[in-house]
Amino acid sequence: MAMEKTFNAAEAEARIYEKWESAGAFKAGANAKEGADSFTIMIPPPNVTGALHVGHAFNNTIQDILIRWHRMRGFDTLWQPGQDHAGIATQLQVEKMLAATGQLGRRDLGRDAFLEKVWEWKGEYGSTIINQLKRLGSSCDWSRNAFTMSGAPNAPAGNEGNFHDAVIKVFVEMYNKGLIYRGKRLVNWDPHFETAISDLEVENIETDGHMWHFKYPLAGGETYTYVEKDEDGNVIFSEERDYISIATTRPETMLGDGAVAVHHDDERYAPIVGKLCEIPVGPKEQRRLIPIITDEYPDMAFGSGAVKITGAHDFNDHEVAKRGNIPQYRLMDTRGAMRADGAPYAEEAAKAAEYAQGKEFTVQEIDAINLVPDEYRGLDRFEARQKVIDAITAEGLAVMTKSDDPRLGPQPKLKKGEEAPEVTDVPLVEAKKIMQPFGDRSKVVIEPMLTDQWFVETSKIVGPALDAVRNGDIKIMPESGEKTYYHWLENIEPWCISRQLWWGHQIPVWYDDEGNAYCAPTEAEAIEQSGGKTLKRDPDVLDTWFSSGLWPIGTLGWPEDTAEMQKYFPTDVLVTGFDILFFWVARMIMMQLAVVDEIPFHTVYLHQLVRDEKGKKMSKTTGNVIDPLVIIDEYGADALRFTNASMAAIGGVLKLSEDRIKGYRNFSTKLWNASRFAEMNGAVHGHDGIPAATATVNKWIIGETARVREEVDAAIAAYRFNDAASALYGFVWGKVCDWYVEFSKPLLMDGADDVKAETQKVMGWVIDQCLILLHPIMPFITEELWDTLGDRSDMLALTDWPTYTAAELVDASADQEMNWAISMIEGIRSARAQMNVPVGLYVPVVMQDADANAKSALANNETLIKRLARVGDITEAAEAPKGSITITTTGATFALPLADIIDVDKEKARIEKAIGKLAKEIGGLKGRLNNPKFVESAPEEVIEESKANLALREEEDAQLKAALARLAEIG
RNA sequence: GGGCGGUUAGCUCAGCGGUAGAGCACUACGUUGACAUCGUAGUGGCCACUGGUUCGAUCCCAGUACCGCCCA
Repeated sequence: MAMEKTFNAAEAEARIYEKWESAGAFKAGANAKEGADSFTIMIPPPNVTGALHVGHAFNNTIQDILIRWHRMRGFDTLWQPGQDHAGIATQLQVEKMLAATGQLGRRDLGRDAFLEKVWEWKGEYGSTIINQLKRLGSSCDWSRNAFTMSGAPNAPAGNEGNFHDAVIKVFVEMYNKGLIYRGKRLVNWDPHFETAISDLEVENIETDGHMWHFKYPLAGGETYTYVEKDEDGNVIFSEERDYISIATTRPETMLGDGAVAVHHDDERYAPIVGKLCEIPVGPKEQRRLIPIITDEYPDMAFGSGAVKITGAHDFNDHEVAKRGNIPQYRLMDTRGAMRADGAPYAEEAAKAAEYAQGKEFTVQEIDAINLVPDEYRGLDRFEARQKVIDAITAEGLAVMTKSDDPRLGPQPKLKKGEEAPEVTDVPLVEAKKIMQPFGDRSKVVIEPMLTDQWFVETSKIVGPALDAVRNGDIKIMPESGEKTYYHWLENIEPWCISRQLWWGHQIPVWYDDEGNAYCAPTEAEAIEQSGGKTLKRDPDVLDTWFSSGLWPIGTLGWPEDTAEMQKYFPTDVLVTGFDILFFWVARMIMMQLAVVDEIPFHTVYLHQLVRDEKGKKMSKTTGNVIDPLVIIDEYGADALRFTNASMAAIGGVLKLSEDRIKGYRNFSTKLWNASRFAEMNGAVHGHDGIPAATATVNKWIIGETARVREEVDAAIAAYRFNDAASALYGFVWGKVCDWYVEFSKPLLMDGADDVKAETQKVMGWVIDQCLILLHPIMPFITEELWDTLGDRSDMLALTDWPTYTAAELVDASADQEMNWAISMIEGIRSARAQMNVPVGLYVPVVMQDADANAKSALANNETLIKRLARVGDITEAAEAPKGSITITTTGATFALPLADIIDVDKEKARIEKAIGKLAKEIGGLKGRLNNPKFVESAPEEVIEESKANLALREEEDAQLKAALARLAEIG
């Protein structure tokens, strides 16, 4: 049956994938040679809620290229797939589903029932992304698919596994070694999800904000002289004040102020350091007094130079408060509303006053105090802010300015004829860009909050992770990634690993009534530790990244000493996005070293975010999202994969354009049609091994094939996937299709039987090599052609990768001869086109001044040249006929006698242009060779190359000048 | 403000000491025995700028300008 004109990807892909899977082609160890080294890649586990986006498509293409390449080369290959339970994202998804389907919400269901819903959801939708990865052609060993919550208590059937045990075991061990501790710390609190989140999950976004200026009156009506001086020490402003001026972007936090701080060197406030001032908010009779202290933190040039210190709600203030032993009052509840617990304000304020006057306190005692005045209790934090501002302003304690003060922001534009409003006194509220923290998932403003959390003491485990990269055990690509890695790890903060969620690994710590903690793998063991007390488990779960930090060992069966651990660990390469270098890569390195004392992989290949063709981030709001599945539907997975490979320059920006994808779909079609041509001409696989060749074209293409094989291997080995792709593109299209197929036509159609048979064999082999070498990048179309073109013992996915070399297969004289023939054909075509010689006209050719090489090259390839350059009889003469077009080659000049057709002036212009170009090159080469310093210091081969180059140019120059002289005779 | 990176053909990008490449786009021609998802030919570049190192710099070094990304 004749082949179709194009590859029907939509029809074939699912069928081919099914064939691979049912043959077990992707199982660990498939096609492994006896005693082969292992090659392992752990997939960066996509979120169980995930759907395939272009980033996954890119990332998995790279992994699949590496995996298929190694598998074909006979390594014992494992691509370990799996998914991450993604605490917040999944909990959110399921809550949304509950709301949308009118079911009871999370809180109404309770923890156990809710988790049952999550598992149900996972069972129903959790394999979406797996099926999508299959559509991309990913050759993972799906029989080993892992999940970071496998084996958790109450996990339904089908979710057995070791991961939960591994996570719990690591927690307990680290706890016992003192690497994990609990404490009240300031963390990023997400008021929407009501959980702590990590620094890395906070996006700082510049937003339009305001800075309010308020007066904090000095206690007891004290006054001082406030003086401002210029650089030379001259007094430029002086006034008597009974207050200190404070600027803040968050007035609602004033309620929790513990002090006012000024810089040690700030002379303006020196007279009042150590005195008390009053927070200008709350009931008049219980105004709190706080001390004015000094610290290094306040910036004298910023605002008034004095800052309020709210240790429980700001990271900088927190540090100042710790240094100065300033109480840190928590003002908000878990939802970001003003606290409504505790005693009436008057009582709470009285307690705070005692501490302010020096009474000893503990963090817990301070935290128990609710300093929110009764009228603000229960309000949302932003509502409370407005009320605080209004109250202070009404009391006359806002710093005032004139209404035309530029700090207030742009004035409203006046309409024509409208008069400027009268200048009045208004409160100083600066319009200011402020960096505001947002939760990357919830999109709400993150609240720094003092809460009890669990931490990993990262400073104790970071050392080996730094060393592993510094000493080269782990290589991060591109190299700039290593710099970033050092920078982060050298300044690492404790890692907050507790989350106030339900979906996740619950922390294996139980408390007795006195609050003593017992850490153990099971409740029974914890009870035993406590001596039989009744215990209550810590409700928090572990940060998802804590469990995914154990991905390399967890997926291989650890803590059991499995055969897979023995064989595939440490793994080889991690391919992942730059954005999770800290989230995941660094933590995996730290954790693996801390737990099993081995590096998890030797190479980290980092890539950028995939953007749209203009370099913009893809986002639903911008509407520039490219859905890889839509692309696969339209152009086939191979086209998308080839595009991904060709974008994959190390460290490169990834801009995905549909035009490019289309271009590589066209490339697939080109390959398809070259194969179709081969099939039509009986040039299909029929033997093993490299065919023997006698014809020059055949010898030549075999050598070219060896060259590209070496290029592709070198490129993939160096993770230069773009180079591998472009080498293959250039070879298949530029060498095989453009030249070899064309050259082969006269041999296959009109050649003698032996030449025809030889060419069929060689072409069959060459096409097979194209399929093999392209397979890691374009698995579907190559597998389909492999099946169509021959009766094979194995699928292409399990075919051995070739090892022939250019040194063995390149025939120097065939190479030279074909290059000569190609340049002659190109020369004739170019001259013909420029001189408007009709395309269909077969022109006779006269050869002059031919040397032996040129003569034999012509004689050996005359048929091909005649056909491709569309020339008739080739004769030899001492002189070119008058009025002909001149073509130069190395070792011969050719004339196309076309006196009646050609325009002499046009031919002159063409030749003069060529001479001009040559003159420039000759000038440059001569200049260099005449420079004694060049001859002295340049390497021998460069000098030789320049000389040879010069000789060639001068030969051509002479040929062209002779042609010009002949034209002058008639012109 | 700190860190990292970029600036090469109209566009998207390779190249990174020996005088510039690809794909796309563009122009002209084309029903040549696989392919119009194609063929043939062609146009197009002071390789951001200024200095330095070198026989020689798009490539190495220093600075300038502009543009990204990450962290404050």
